[in-house]
Amino acid sequence: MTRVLVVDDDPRLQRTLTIALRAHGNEVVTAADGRTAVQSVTEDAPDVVILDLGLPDLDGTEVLRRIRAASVVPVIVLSARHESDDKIEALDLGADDYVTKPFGVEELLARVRAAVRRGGDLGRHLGPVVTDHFVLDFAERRATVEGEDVRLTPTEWRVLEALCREPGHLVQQQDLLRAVWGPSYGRESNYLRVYANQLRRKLEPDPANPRHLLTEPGLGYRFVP
Amino acid sequence: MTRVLVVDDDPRLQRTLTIALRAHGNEVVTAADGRTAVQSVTEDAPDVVILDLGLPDLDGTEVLRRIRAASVVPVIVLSARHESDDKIEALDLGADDYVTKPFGVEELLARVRAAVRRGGDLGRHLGPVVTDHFVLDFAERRATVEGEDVRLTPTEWRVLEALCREPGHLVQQQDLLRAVWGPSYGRESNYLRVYANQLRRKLEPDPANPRHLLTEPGLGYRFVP
DNA sequence: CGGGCCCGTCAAGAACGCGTCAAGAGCCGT
DNA sequence: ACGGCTCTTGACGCGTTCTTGACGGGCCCG
Repeated sequence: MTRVLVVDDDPRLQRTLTIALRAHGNEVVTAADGRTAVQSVTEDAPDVVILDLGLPDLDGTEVLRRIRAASVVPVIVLSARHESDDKIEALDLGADDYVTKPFGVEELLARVRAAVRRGGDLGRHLGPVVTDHFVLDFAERRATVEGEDVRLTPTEWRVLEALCREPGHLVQQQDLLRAVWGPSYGRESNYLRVYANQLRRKLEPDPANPRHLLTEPGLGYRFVP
Repeated sequence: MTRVLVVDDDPRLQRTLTIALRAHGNEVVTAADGRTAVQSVTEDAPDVVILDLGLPDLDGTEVLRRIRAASVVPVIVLSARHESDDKIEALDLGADDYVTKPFGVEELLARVRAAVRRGGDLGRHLGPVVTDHFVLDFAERRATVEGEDVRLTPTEWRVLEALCREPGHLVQQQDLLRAVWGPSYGRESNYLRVYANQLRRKLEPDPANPRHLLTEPGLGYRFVP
């Protein structure tokens, strides 16, 4: 089941697209303005985004820029204009495809399929992460420490997932915050400290001397298997 | 061999579809009115239903509703009208696809294939599920707890079935809702909570401390034998 | 030695999700 | 038409999780 985010301020078009997409076995979430759209990208993790330029609150290219700042999800841009200027600009900003209105629904569906196929596995779950001390199975949401099942909260899972996507690499505080709490959380609050603490208590053999969930002072955190 | 139920009161169209479907290696059963159709869904367990709205005995949407009450089988709706109102209503009621007359037979065949593919093995019956405390026989619709027969309602069976298809695995709320209530139920309501509760009362040795039907907060449910 | 800065730790209130109950509607067979 | 059974829906309490503020300690720098 592929999840499609439809961003359009025209309720009729939104509805039409939603129905057509659902009829072809997709899951659909919608947004009517740019800010909601960006938020949905991070929170709902769609497999593909259909983005109408010309939203009420933000310039279309700005929305695209923000989506790209938050995710690499494929974006198909809709636009009323025929001029290729927009098209070029949109594609430069990272749109994956471009459809001008009016368009046939079938055409759009075909492009959605194509985009999803190309988009590959970024929305997909991580494989299990194994260390000498614990095992994390993201698909099943199962954590095992020394053979014992350990219960992790949803937010703890999201933090871990963001870290484990780049095993051994530094993840900056800002990126981590955005990945877990959404794009508007650029500024540090206690979040990371609290959850790093929590996770170390649950997973590390000696929480005071972490061996897997490491702090890079002033920068961010790093997960090493 | 996929089994297709064709519901149409026009004998000519019925005949045309039957021939076309058989020619492509399908098994075909037919119904000419709504009541027969609903009965056939439960008795013949088709892999997909082609349903013409505008039947003599029942309103089209009513037929669809009843089919949905009995099964999650994919339904492709046929309609003479072009107005999208009907279309929207049908899809909201859980139709999986919608074809307006006139249509090409090839197109319909393609949609049948697509629906079956999406539907996957949902129509197939599960083998019996046995735990130390109860036995579930899905084929016979018979549940036994400590040797005593227990009555489960149709919806309870469907919830159990969706869970038992992936024993030991997490089934997300959204997937569960869709599997039981149809494709248009993406959003959480009380459904799952109510039925999880009901099932635990009927099946679990200690409903307050479930051992088989487990909650994964914020995510979904998991059945462990 | 003193002062920031940043991180880890803790605790309390708010917000959320789940289990539970019960009332009402719809469908069925009698 | 009536009564029973399901399904649907809202309300409520409770436990868990999230959020937020406060405090202390280590480290670097002046």
